Amino acid sequence: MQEFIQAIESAIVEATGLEAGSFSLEKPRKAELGDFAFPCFLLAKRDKGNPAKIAGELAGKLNEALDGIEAIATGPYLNFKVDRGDLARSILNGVLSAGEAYGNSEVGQGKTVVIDLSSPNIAKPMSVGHLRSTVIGAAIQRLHDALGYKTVGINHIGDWGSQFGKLVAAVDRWGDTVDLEGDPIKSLLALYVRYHEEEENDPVLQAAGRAAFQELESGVDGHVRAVWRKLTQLSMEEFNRTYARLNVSFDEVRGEAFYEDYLEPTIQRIVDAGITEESEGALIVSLKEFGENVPPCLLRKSDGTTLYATRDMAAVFHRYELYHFHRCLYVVGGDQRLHFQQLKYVLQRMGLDWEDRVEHVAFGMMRLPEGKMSTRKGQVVFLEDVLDRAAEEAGKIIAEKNPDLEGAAEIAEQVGVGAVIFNDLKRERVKDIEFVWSEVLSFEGDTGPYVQYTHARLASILRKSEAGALEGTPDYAALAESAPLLLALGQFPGVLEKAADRAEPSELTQYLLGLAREINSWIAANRVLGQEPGVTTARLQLVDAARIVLARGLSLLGVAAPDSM
RNA sequence: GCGCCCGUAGCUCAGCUGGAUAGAGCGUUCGCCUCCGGAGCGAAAGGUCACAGGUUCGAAUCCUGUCGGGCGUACCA
Repeated sequence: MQEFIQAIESAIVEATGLEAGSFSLEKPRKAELGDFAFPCFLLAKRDKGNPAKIAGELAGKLNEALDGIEAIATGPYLNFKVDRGDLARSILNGVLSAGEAYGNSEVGQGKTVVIDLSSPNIAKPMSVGHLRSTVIGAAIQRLHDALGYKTVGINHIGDWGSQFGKLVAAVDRWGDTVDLEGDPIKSLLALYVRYHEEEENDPVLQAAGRAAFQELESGVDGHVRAVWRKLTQLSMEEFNRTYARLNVSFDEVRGEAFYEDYLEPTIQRIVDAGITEESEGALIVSLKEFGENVPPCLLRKSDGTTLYATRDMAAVFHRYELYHFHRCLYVVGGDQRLHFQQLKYVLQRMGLDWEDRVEHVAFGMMRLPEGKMSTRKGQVVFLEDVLDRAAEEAGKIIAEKNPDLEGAAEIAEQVGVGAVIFNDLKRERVKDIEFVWSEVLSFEGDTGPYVQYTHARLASILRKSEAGALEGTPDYAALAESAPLLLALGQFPGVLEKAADRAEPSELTQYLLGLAREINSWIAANRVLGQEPGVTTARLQLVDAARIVLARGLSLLGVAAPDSM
């Protein structure tokens, strides 16, 4: 498809003297108008003329220059229509020869992208809120992989901080009242909740919590550390089960504890940069120069321990030194905007020119109809339950519509989990999501299962076709009416680039929904099997190409594409 | 108070580096399984693009202000 765009653009450059790259072609309002559009307003401004008249004159010139592409003036627009046979040949050959690699490119060659994703907290169950970071981050990583970047997905586990002192204190006090080994996460959650209920009126408990964290940070490998290690191990075992279901893996799983040995050197480095100061007993970096009300970045509390910001500073230095990243993406909720802004401000004050490669990929909150989720208040929906219920619903539908399906249980899991993932990636990531069961469990309309179903239908047609039908001589003219679908397939590579650049997986989900809609209409109107051999071959090629793009798109999102369901 | 994010159909959302009559899904109503999968297809109804100014030949899109919602605002993460 790129070849047509280039041909048109260079013909326009030739005919008008506009600079290449100073304009770009648009998609016509309606498919009947043409395949590509060039609005003539810019030219009208430059030449102080009437845009409609200019379009008319230009059409004449371009029709002489272009071969196999017709230029049609429609009012102030100049629309281009590629010869139907050429369009089908070019796009289908492009997709079919690349196969599963269609859409991949080399634009990221030699560049490294570090992605910080998921980052659950030890000792707390994963809620549907953690789903967002995991699923968005993993999709962004796969998109960059497809574009040739070297990617490093890091799961920055929340395994450090004062709450672990509290947790150790709670385990010490009440550990034998819960079943830590049998059901670790729920037990730890219960202890965590109990600690917060009782600490307010119990200074001894408060002191025990603080002391435990101080011991943890001091590096002493004693009782506190042993308990902490146990909690971490038990939690990770549970998390890994969920990651397996979501089909997500990480290149590095590094808790904040990993940066323990880097904390002092990091603080020293920032002190050496001459930008720190003492304030109210704490070590801070003032950020007043970025705004009167920008709060300072705290590196060390008055009691000597470090903070979240200290550990993130250590992590970003470590990552830069290790990878010299081209981008470092933090897939973290929008409620932490200020934190990442401060981190970037500190880097800026240090005069580090790679500061702008650090990006906070913020996403909206997941909330319940009754309000904000809160683990402590028990106002949460656990991810495991959502996945279970979705798979169960999918299983029921399969039992009803396709009772003889082989491997039904596995496919129910793929459809159920796929629905959950797709639903999360469907809208722009900055938007808050209200968690509504009926929406998550919906498998019709703009949903993952709709796209999966479309894929399965195409796979079914291919299965039923005669051997060799795909390799016959295609009659591409028979696809004259299929231009919108062909053009949609041609857009796929561009969609991947845009989605990766913007770190916005919804670019891809929205594209796939549109493509699936286009395909379903097309199937209803064009019978594939049992036509003239040339016609069947051409349509079968289109079916195969569409199937490839849907499968590839879904896999980039982390959603399975079963051949039947 | 201050800062940031969001505001498009009854609901959930596309469209936002300005361009042709603002598009989907859900829900509602009406059609379509002697024909490759009805988790589908076709059609109808539904909009002062929060409001008010401004920039422009042209604004849902850019700028300013107002309102509404969310998040954050130094020793939690």
